Amino acid sequence: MPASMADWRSQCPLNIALEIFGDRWTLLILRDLLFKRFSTYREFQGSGEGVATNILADRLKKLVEQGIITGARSTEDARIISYKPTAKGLDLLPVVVEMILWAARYEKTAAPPRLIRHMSRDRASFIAETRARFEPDAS
Amino acid sequence: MPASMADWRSQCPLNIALEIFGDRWTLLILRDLLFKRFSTYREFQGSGEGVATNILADRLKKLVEQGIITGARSTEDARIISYKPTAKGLDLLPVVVEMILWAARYEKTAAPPRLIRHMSRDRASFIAETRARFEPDAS
DNA sequence: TCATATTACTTGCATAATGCAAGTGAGTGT
DNA sequence: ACACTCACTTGCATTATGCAAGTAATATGA
Repeated sequence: MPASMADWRSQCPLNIALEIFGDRWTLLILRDLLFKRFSTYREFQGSGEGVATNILADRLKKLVEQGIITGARSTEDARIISYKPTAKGLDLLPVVVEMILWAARYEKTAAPPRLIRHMSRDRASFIAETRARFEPDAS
Repeated sequence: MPASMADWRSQCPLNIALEIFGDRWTLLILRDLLFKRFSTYREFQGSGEGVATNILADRLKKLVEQGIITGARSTEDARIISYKPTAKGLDLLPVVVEMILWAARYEKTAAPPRLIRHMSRDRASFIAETRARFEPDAS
């Protein structure tokens, strides 16, 4: 069936996807945003993975430009910028979930087995649950 | 529920996955292997995306080391090495499919709409169909 | 059989991306 | 006013990628 797939070249959706989040940091930032519910630069920074400050700033900027997250200055403390996922960002959950499940299956990871089992048995509801926690303000 | 998710650090499955295929080329090579059914260095090379020869050699080597593909010298023409996906490699199909669907939905791509519709409506059978074409020799 | 091709790479070097330490400027708390 | 926090920049070292050319092993044709 995928005979027409042979001539995709650089407009191939996979290539486009890789241009947007095919690097070492972008999806880790998104993981912190979606699962750990981080929302500030400082939180992402102290996440434990050890992102360089300039890289973090660059990736946040690009994610905002791509419409995957939004960044809004807090009304309570004007120093703080609060980042949130957009609908486009939340729709990356299936990608992230499949990546996590693959790694948990084939590599030694620190993933809690119960969580993996839940994710694996019912991807749709796991994603729906995660998504639900952002519903009120998902752009 | 993901409260235990907060302390994943570098053993986080997402981070592990990114260390394995979180670069600009690895998944493109896998796409050619899985969808275009390419199997030789020369085919990957002429794929149109324009991989540098040293990068291609490096990625093929790493994919073999990771057990995602195998490389076997052809019995008919000993110059040719034929690469094939392993079960671990075939299990990356869900990841690739979700990435393709996300990009096709949010970005301008050259993806044939009929194919995307098929992929999207029934991911499982699309994956099964693709997988079936490798069944006889999927390590 | 012996020059010519072909396949799968290496190698060397230029350029771009990433990593690290230190610094900046707006905003806050006291 | 002063120290402090937050979200970044900046400059420079290191690493990864990109490009052109070269090489070894095998095959092909006269």
